[in-house]
Amino acid sequence: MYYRIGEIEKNMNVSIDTLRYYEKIGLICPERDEHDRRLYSDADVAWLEFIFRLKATHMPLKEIKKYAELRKQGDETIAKRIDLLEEQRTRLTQEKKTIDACLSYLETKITHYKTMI
Amino acid sequence: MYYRIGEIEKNMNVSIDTLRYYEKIGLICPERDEHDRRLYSDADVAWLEFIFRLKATHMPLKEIKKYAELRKQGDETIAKRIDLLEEQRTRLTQEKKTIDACLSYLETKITHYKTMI
DNA sequence: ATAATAGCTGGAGTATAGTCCATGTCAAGA
DNA sequence: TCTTGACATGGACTATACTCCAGCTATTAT
Repeated sequence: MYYRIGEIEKNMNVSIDTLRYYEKIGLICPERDEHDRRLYSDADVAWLEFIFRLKATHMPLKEIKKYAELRKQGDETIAKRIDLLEEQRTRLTQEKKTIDACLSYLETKITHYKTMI
Repeated sequence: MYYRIGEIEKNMNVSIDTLRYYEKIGLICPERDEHDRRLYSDADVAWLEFIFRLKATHMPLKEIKKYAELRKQGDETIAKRIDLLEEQRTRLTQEKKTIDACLSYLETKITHYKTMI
């Protein structure tokens, strides 16, 4: 199945401008129909979902792009992609620790403030 | 104790430019000595530590500034500050869930790629 | 006395990630 | 046929968070 940019916008909650921007920086390259309109495949949709997941965890587009470049080069880059994914896993594990540290700091502060009122 | 901007830079691993920028946007207002040089108090240092903790969890400076404004207004704003801190606690709890979702997505992808090589 | 060091200000410049706009094409319905 | 809607492009603009620079003052070391 193929989807036009307006459908992607509606179904994936992302603006047309953002989709075109991602294409401009080389994150995604949808096909085109005979009138040059973008056609996003199911694979493109899956890739977009992945991008949004990475973005939701604050991965910069530059990093995501590294992964995109490897995808474009085909199956010989699978090992490198695993490396990137494992790095990201490490970062996220670290990020959880940072959040936990902040949470316990917040607890302390909230408790302290509550004694003041 | 008071610290000059260069000491803060070294000890808190933050650039002088960033410290001046934070002052410009009203996040922190250190005292000045007779030559107009910034003097950061222990309270300022504690506040900077708090800022960095919030920043480490991706809170935008605008949000941090809301809290800064309440601090400036004194003890009548404690209840409001508790509200902000509790909101942030909620966000961070949510963020951990997002990270966990991304982590399990990464696991799946890594496992899948490993079957391919 | 001079030079290096540390600080000041105002303002310009940068990177990231979009967002908006003018203008134009194409297809389908009234 | 004409208008509406969906899409296209190129380029300007925006917000966030710094970062850098020119030009100045004050303190400290030699």
